[in-house]
Amino acid sequence: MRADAARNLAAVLRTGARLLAEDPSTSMSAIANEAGVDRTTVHRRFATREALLSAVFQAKLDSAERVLDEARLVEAPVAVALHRYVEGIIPVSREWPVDTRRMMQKDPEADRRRQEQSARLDAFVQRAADEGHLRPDVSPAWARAVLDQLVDSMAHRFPEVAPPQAADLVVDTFLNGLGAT
Amino acid sequence: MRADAARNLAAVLRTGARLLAEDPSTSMSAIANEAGVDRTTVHRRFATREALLSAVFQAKLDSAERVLDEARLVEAPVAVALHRYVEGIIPVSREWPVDTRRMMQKDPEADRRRQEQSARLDAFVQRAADEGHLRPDVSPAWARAVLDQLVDSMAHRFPEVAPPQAADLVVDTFLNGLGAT
DNA sequence: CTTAAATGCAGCACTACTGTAGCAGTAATT
DNA sequence: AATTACTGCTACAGTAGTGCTGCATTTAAG
Repeated sequence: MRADAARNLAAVLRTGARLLAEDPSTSMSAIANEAGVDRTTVHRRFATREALLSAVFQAKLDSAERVLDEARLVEAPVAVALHRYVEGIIPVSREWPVDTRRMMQKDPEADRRRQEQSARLDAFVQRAADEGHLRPDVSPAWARAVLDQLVDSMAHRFPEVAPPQAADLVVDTFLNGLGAT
Repeated sequence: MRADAARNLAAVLRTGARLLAEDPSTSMSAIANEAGVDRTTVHRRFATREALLSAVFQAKLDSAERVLDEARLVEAPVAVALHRYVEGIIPVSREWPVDTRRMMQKDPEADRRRQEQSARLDAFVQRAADEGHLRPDVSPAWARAVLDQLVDSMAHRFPEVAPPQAADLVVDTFLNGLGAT
């Protein structure tokens, strides 16, 4: 692939993720326009709108998968893995703000990958519980949901907080809550 | 208004909220169809699609406002008000699952009301902090965001948990986190 | 410099949604 | 039972997005 083509491709994907996050019904014209290319150029690389969406999803899933791998959720100490995961996933969520859970419904392959990654996190939370890092009286499912939402909140409602500090705050809130001792 | 008309109106609003929550670009045809009325019937009461959306928003805002009033966020003890608010707002969020923050962008009046309600909650969180119920080292803005997300998670990812228990879990998680002591 | 890849532009057919209108039939209210 | 509000149905025009094509032009890469 030619260098300019690669640039345009990346621009379309990133712009697409951004606009689709704001409005999932954003038209391909709008994405093309915002990305600085012609509508037909987008159509040349992505035959259908669905194909473009799939590509955006795959890009996000690729980034997320790298984070999951590097966090070493299975081997590393729970506290370490948790922090590494959060610190890594926040920039991914910011770069690809598109809501995967909702939009991947009609893309079976992407949804399957998403579920696989989700299962890895479930397993990690289960391990954290088994090793006594979580309160025994709350379900891992709830812990998992809370972790997801804390990450999302921090990623998108506090975009100015740098990943390391963001991870500190998320992990601290996750484990200790916000009430005064 | 005739009784059957009122029934249909309510059905359209609730169905609209539900379908629009799943897919914000749901067509009026789809909403009408799912609500069991003809498309033109919806058009008779709501001239434009925007008008229908506004009506859904207003319905949700009305319910939420009632909860805010009854929680007595200003006068009641913080712990009491917090629990009452959460227990009340969860059913509202379940009945009107439409995402207000995102979809009200283009409805100035609804967005204004939403911001007013948001400000009331901000003030409450600020009071909780002032009265020493929250850790002094975290910003009220973060506490507010976390509270919102905990409520949303519980409302939609755990729809089978009854409001009282749901509120217990949300408040407990909010104040104490999920880490083992 | 030459070549081939990639793009912008104009155009066209197709589809889906919106918004409106008229009319006959149904159902709630008195 | 009579009235009137309300609904379903059909039809139509207007708009916007999609997907595709051909051609001239630009631009990266050898």
